[in-house]
Amino acid sequence: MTPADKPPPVDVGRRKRFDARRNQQTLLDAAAAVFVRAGVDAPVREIAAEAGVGMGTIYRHFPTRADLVVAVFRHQLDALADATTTTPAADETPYEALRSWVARFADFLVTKHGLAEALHSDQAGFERLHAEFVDRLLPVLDQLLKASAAAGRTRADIRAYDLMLAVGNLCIGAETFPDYQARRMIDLLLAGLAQDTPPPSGQ
Amino acid sequence: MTPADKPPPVDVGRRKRFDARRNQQTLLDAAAAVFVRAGVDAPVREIAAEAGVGMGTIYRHFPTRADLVVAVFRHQLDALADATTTTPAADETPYEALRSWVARFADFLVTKHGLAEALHSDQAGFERLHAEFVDRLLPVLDQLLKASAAAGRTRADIRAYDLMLAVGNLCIGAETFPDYQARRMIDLLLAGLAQDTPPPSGQ
DNA sequence: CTCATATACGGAACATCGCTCCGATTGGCA
DNA sequence: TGCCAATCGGAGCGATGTTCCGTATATGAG
Repeated sequence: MTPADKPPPVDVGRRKRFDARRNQQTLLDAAAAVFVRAGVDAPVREIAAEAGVGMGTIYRHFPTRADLVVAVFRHQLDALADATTTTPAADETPYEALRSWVARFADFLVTKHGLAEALHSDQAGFERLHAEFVDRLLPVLDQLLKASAAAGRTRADIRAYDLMLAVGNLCIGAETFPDYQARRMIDLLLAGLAQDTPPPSGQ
Repeated sequence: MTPADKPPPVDVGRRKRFDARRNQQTLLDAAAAVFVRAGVDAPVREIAAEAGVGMGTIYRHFPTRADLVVAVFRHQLDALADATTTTPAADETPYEALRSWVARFADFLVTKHGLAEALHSDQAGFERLHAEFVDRLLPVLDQLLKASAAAGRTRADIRAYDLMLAVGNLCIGAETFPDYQARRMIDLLLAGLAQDTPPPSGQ
């Protein structure tokens, strides 16, 4: 093995002690379980207890609470980010694609207790969570939005960033206040986004 | 004085010691000042320090943080609640009245640092804040909404409660994330609320 | 197999919250 | 003036996120 064979360009975590990698996975599983039953605001101590490790172990693997949250939901984030690639535009119009993606995004946020709230919290450390979501999902939504606008189906003067935060915001309180129908309000927002004008060039 | 002369039906606070009433006002002023410069999440201790009183004094007058917040903003809440009475429908259509009230509501939330966030927080004690807002403002919004729907200008299948929480939610992050244009998204929501159908009987 | 050491672990400790409690203080009345 | 209940002040409690450091252990060399 020449030294150039494996010059760690990014230390992905392969070069760690065995128990370290095992504990990292244990922590992810424990955190996922606790998040489901106690929300993403669950105390760090509770996650540590669930995983059967000490506080120090958590903070070595995930420097801040937000990092742990991001790590737990990363694969679901990936799924949302791959959406366009997976279903570019088979049998649905760009507008329908936009709608269904937003619906999946909303489902994701509503399902995870307190995720939507945390996303917009100004609590120290949670900007990371916000940034992660924006980085991963904004390009996808932007593409969907532009496609729909290009088809003349939706307004072209709405920025993906605003829409993404708005949808995220509308999900807040969906479970705290059972009477609040977040999805209905998201539909209302999307209705406002739609244009009466049929495709300008197509007709 | 017959015992029936002043049987405190509701002790409005007139029957208190002088220093007590003075401190209550001092606290309201101090809290208002601190809220402006540090947001509604400012530590209670900081408000106590600003007012130059001890912790006990705060909690005697306002049993919980949320009560203090409510008290500070009560007169602004009153102004929003009186809106319809003040301006029933002079020179504007019911839809315009609805739009301008929502705009004032949004301005109120955006201006106060963190108020929108606090409104939807599931933190213990903040349900009071939520309840106060709903109790005071829901009737007003409901009336505006029904009037606009009756004029055929807006959809009739949207509940005032949902709309109120939605508008409140859309205000979240307006100052935490400077790029986010909350008012634009509120306009989008209201656009979705509007109906294409012109006033069926009026025109 | 033994041992040395870098690595990872555990949990006590710290700072910061909201909120409670109780002894000290003081306003208001006879 | 003097009493007493109402009020005040701030130490204290429990919870939380995060840091620190002494201890335990995985792992590669001999």
